[in-house]
Amino acid sequence: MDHNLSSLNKLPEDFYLRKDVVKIARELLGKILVTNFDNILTAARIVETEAYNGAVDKASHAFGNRRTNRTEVMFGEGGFAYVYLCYGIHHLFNVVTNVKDTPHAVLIRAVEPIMGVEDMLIRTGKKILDNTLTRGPGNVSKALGIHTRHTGLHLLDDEIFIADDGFKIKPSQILATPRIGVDYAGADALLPYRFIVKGNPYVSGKKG
DNA sequence: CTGACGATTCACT
DNA sequence: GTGAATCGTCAGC
Repeated sequence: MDHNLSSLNKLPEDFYLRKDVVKIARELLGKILVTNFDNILTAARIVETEAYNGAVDKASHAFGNRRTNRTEVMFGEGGFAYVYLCYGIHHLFNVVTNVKDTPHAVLIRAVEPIMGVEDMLIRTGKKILDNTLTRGPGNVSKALGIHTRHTGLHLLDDEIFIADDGFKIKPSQILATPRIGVDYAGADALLPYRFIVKGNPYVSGKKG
């Protein structure tokens, strides 16, 4: 498969402005997440996502329309990056969706490296490519060089964007499961808002 | 200003 | 399976 830059078509703004965040999370499987910081280009195919359904979702940082400096970007228009620090160590990358004042987001939990593997190895301090390089949301950000300072970047700019190279995941290869690490969310923790590519070795946690 | 804690990961046992 | 790492964020004083 051809992986040069010219084959990468950014997802249009319309993609992010739609109202169904669960559907968007499913559709992001198979798309390519690209980062281009300091002339280092890395790209990877998305294989695991989670939808966070804003004000009515107890697992969301924006539950009850809670606005803080951190969550403010989620209250803006879809198509921006929401990056936040977890456990003091891990930078988690999310895509903001829906229109202004509806704080939806999709967490990217796992990707499969396509371009810039050497740079990902340097960033993560790993010696060889294996499934752990970009498995789990903390590792995704580490390998792609994403930091909390990148929160608020627009996904149609050239530093972080998501592209479609025409690759299609068959519906039969997609599995919906409950989300990871949100037990505190009560009944909302059981919602099938996590999407994975069946059998992909980069998928984190339970494979279904 | 202070203290508690988290959409996790890794190195252990 | 368990615990430590580690710091920005937020509520409360």
